[in-house]
Amino acid sequence: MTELFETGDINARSAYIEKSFSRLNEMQKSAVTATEGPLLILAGAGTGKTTVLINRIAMLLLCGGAGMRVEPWQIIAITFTNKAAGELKTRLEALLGASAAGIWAHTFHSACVRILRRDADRLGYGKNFTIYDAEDSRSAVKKILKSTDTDETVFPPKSVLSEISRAKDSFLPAAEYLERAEQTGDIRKIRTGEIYKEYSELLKEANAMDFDDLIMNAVKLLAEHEDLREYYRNKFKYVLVDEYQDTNKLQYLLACELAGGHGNICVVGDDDQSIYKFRGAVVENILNFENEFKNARVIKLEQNYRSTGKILDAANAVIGNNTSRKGKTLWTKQDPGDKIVLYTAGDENEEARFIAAKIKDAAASGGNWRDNAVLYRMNAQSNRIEYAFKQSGIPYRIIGGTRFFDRAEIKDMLSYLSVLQTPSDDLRLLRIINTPARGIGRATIEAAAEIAEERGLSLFETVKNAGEYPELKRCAEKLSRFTEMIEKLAESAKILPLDELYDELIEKTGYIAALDEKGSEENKAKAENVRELKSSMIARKIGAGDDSLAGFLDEVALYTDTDNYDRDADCAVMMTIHSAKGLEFDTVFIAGAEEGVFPGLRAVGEKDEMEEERRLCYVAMTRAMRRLFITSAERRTLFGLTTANRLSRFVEEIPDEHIEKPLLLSAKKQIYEFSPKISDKAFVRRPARSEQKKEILVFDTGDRVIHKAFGKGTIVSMTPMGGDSLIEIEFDEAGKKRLMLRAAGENMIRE
DNA sequence: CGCACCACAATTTTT
DNA sequence: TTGTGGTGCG
Repeated sequence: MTELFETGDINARSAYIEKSFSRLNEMQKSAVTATEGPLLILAGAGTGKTTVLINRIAMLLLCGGAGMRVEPWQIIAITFTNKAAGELKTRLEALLGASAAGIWAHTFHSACVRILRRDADRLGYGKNFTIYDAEDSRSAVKKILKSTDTDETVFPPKSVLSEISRAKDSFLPAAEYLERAEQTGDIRKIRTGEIYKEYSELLKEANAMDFDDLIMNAVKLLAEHEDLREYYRNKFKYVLVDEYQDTNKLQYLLACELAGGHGNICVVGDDDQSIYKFRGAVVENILNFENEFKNARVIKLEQNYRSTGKILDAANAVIGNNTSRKGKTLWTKQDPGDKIVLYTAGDENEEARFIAAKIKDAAASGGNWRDNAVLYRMNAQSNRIEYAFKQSGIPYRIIGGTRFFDRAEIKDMLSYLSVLQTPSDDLRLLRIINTPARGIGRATIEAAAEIAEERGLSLFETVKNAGEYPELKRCAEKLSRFTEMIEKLAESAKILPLDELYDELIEKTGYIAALDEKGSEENKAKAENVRELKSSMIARKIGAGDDSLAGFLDEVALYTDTDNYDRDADCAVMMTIHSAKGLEFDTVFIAGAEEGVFPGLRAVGEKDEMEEERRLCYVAMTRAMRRLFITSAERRTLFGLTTANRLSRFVEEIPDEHIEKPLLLSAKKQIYEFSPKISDKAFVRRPARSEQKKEILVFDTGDRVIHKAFGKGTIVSMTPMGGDSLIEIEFDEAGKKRLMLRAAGENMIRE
């Protein structure tokens, strides 16, 4: 294909462009063909952003840029998620074949790792540095707090870490941060600065970098070393950044450094989908792009290929209430489609059952489970929905929560592997030195740590020569047995393929054996996970053709669970709105549309926060292709507290012609207050809409039920009472009980 | 040394 | 309400 460039035949080339880009709309075409200079592509949700990116790269490779041939290795495309980077790579390979392999398609973090692996020694790190994840960082801070007798309640590790993170984002190293803190005289800041300094030293000694360090050090490397800066600037003629609205200051700096030579920077993003301010994302990066880069072109993609008209109009209306935005209006050639449906339930349980019932209905008429997604603001909301799904037999998956690679047993194994590479990593060593138990107790470890501290040695070195220290004499044999094992394994690491090394590791450490010893269900699952890790290694060997320990650890360190979201599994999906960004579903449920939940309590009265919540709402709505349900509850119990929340303002912002509200809240309330004798059924739990599956949603006199605590029984009577119902149940075993339905319903199902 | 119990906190989390 | 992490006891 590259011959096309060689021939220089303009007609042939434009014929190719014509053919290959015929599926693109006009705006997409101009976004693809404007290869030179700074370009901002404002791509609304579902406007074919990835397609544009792919075609743009293909265009560069096939037709060159500015009359010059472009090589794959001259292009770098940076994304945020591994998934996005992987998708880019896969699609490019499909389009361009082997030549795609040379393109740098990376996440910010993995691109930085690649840069740092090459030259980290210039910053005083070993090239085989370890990557610390959030948990590692946390234990590092905790360790420092403990060793300096700092009260954790006064300096919570979490806030210390976010302060450190913010400092790094501002490109402020510990020494400078501390200096500035001292100037202000703010004792708290000074203390934080001291912790920051110790934290940096601890990581440096362990030859480790945290997530922020990866970016900061890459920027530092380029900023401080002209030869490297020139190397990358010359190398990368074309820099592309995806999800630009989510970049933080450091990432912006990195992009600038890389694109500083040729000035061909193309950023793609949507200011309306900026939802990571709390992680340091700076919307201004995208809002000010035209000021930062002179002669920047801006192309808006507004034609949406995902959703029906009403969904888009509703989303446009909601986001239109934000002021800090460039302004876009999504449109589609598709039909207007159905109205959005609002359902206000009595409480979160009924809300969950409504969602479950709707999904069952859809499945009954031939739909796939996987076409349904339930999105919520907080993970805490997922519980009731999960319960309802279980009750209705809906197969489901929850995205988020504990990641596979965050499980204790997996982190143990990874720590072993990491220590083989970097024995001086005290933090990781501490994790495994007595896991599984090998009789190295707390006292021994503390003594060793003290010696190490005094002599400026790593823990591993100290423990290795335990015989030399009287304090460790008693345990010396156990300790050296441990270090010998590690050293032997480290030798094996040099010669064995990764998966075989792993077998040996399991064998020598006796990890699985120790789990099997107390063969509880939990331990069986853990052992299974430990074995499962091996398949990740093999998969990597086959997939990426990489069999190196270092490569595996890198990938795993930068891995997240959303990467592993399997769209083929036929399950309904539940996740937070944040996790849903970039995904699409036929039917979407947005649960918890209440003031105080969504928008969250903290955003009420805060303009910027509220705008971010509104963007979140926009993201949620634009996930839906065909059907969108928004649900709320009149009363919601969250963290043990029951509150009555008003309907979310975002729902009120949707024009009436696009949303179906079954019954006005006030009207509903009147029914409750003035006609409590509508029936002796538990009207509290009855759905407002007649099409509900009553048998799931209400209990009635005479029903057979199973109660969590009292077992099987029959409902004898039900009396409406104060917005709830008093029910009497004759239990087979436990006798007659009087219960309030709202409470009992939680623990009770139909037999 | 391991387990059990209690206190405590709780938006969101691409890496 | 739920999960997690730290402490103290057996």
